[in-house]
Amino acid sequence: MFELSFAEENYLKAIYHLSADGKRQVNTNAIAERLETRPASVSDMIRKLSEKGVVTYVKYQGVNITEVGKKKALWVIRKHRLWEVFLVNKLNFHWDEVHDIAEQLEHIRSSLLISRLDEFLEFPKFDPHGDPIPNAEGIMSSNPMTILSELPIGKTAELVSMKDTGAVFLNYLDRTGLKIGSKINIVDKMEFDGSMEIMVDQDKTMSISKQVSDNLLVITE
Amino acid sequence: MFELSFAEENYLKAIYHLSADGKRQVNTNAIAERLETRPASVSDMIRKLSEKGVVTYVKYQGVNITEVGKKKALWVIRKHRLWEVFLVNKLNFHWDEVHDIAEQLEHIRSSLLISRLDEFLEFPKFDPHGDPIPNAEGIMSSNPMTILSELPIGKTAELVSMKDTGAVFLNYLDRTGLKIGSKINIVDKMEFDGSMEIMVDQDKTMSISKQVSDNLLVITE
DNA sequence: CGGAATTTTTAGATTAACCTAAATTTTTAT
DNA sequence: ATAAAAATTTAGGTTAATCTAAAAATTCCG
Repeated sequence: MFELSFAEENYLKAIYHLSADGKRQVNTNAIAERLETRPASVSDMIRKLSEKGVVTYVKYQGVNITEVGKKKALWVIRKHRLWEVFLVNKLNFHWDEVHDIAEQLEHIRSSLLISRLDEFLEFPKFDPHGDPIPNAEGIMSSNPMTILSELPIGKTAELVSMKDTGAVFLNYLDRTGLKIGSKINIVDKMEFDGSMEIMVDQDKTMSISKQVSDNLLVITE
Repeated sequence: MFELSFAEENYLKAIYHLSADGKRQVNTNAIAERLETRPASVSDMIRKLSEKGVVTYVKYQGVNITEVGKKKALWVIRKHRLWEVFLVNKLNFHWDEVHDIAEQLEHIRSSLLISRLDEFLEFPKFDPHGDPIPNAEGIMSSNPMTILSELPIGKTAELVSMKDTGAVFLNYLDRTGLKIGSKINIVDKMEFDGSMEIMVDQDKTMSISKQVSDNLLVITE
């Protein structure tokens, strides 16, 4: 397997994201804008990427990412998102502080490193922004997120994001120990006020109000 | 503060290591050999580094690293060694597998990341090879390492390296939970066979034979 | 439809980091 | 001390990734 330079990886990632929005053709200007480069630079790079077989390209008609290209892009995205989980869950960064550091870490080359990191983080499926993490084969969960308060008693779910991202709410969560990746088991629900009794990470139970469970986004397995 | 490119950081690190062996002048060929580049490339880069003030340089007479250069080099070395500790202590890499990955990680730019990592690793003073980790000011422990078996009852020491690095011994250590960075308190020593009772990380006590304590290199605080 | 506007590509430069080959300086050894 | 050997620098070139300016293709719309 050939290797891409940092710059090539960044272009490919941009093209992947721009084409993930349903659209097939990705245009030069869009790539240039996203990467803060000039369209002329994009033209050059696209030619190079198409020679490497990671995109197909007809002059003046935009780019399409190939299957090989998609796989490469997803591998970089996997690394990026796993490092974000590391930064937030282990180094106590806030989810909105981690992007720039992860942009650097995503280019580190070592698949063993990534599989060890994945294991260390306990195989998270979503990053701290709630975006799904591709697995080693490039497949990512397309499970829809649901609101915790809507689930019935007995369901097990994984916390993947918060609706309210204000400091007050996040601070509350900090104190409860609830965080992205926590496994939540719904032990009981109180009819009269909508509060629920949950078990977190098969470890400790707690009671949370409806106001809280309305703001927790989860996926069920 | 100006920033150095990855290549510049690598040159500076090489020059630092080559001049750390007591010698003042570092010669071009030595740098080229260490970095696996050609002497001509080294000449180019040295000119650039001296323009930036991180080395001083008289044509045909070798390089000297400046105080600013030393500080920059030590910062890269600090990052390298902290990442090595992370890889070994947290991701279960073996100490002889981590160099290449740390060579990449050492260039990640974020001092906040490094201070958080340092804290997460509980402020290690030595890397998995037993080399001292510079602190944020570029100062590193020059405490001599001693052999655990030579210390008296009551001493507290930090495990920094092993003399025997064979698989059998390392495997034994794995099972005891002893690892680089462990804090060892000498509770008792048995005269008749030289074995000792130790408390590890103020947590669990165990008995180790003289053969074992002869192979553990520690520093006392 | 056909010109104007927009998008994209090409042409030609620049910078960083390397290289080889040749020139120059220093060191070594007889 | 001086010629040969070794070390170092210079000269000139390459590649990757960028840029600006200009040319070419496509799209939009009156």
